[in-house]
Amino acid sequence: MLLTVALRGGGARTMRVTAHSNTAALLEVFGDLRPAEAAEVVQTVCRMLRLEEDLSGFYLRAEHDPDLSWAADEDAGRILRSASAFEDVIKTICTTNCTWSATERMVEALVSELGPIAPSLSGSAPRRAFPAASVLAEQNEDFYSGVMRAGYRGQYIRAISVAVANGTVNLEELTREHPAALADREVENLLLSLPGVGPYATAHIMMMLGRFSRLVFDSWTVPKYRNLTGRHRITTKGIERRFRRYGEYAGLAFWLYLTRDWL
DNA sequence: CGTCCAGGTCTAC
DNA sequence: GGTAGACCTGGACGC
Repeated sequence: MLLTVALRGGGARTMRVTAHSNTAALLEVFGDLRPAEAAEVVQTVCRMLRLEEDLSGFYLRAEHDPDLSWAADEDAGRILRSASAFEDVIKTICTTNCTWSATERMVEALVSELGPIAPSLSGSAPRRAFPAASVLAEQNEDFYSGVMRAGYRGQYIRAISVAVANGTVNLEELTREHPAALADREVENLLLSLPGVGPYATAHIMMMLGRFSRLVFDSWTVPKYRNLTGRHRITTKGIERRFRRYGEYAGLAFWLYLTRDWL
């Protein structure tokens, strides 16, 4: 696949990513790249593909579950995520209370209007990465309503971008592997305190942070679970009970159970 | 053309 | 603590 990632010093690079295994990939970057930038690109792609995520605890439990042993066999579960926690938070807000096509349109507007541009091979269209928080922070209401057409989400996105840009909130330190590793409950409370981020968005963002304890319940996952199991009256409490045996990996187990037919 | 609602959240009871 | 209404947008549907 083609990936375009931003560089800290400005600009961006596009690359072709070829899977070697579930934990290794080949990167062919278009355009020049200084050593420090190369390291940055590798780090970003590692995050996106979760090449270094340790899922052994999950596989240990999945082995004994006929519904999910396939995941252990295939070393599945490295759900693709964005280049940063900030990007995952903004994108998640863009999934709330709207259709998937609206989500795509809102994110596309952010990237095509504000994203840093990457040099491309001659003949191919220029590509952009997701814009930095500081860039989103300086946009006015006209951009969010008139260009992005985010509706009431605009003020949420702007407020979070300002908080991240001025250092009030540090989303990147919320990842499971970060040295300052907080407990899931602390991360949950912090995310819930963000404007526009409720229970659904919190559970989803935590999955993106490598924290799989919470199940993502929304108007797609719950009906999908009911259809797969034939248990049309089961509630979220019942679903949580079904996956409780997975402990800190309950959310991952639920998600893989729902999306097996995607593979 | 009006109503409903989609991979919800916030505010006000 | 639990729940009804409002909320931007736009596509799907019924009339």
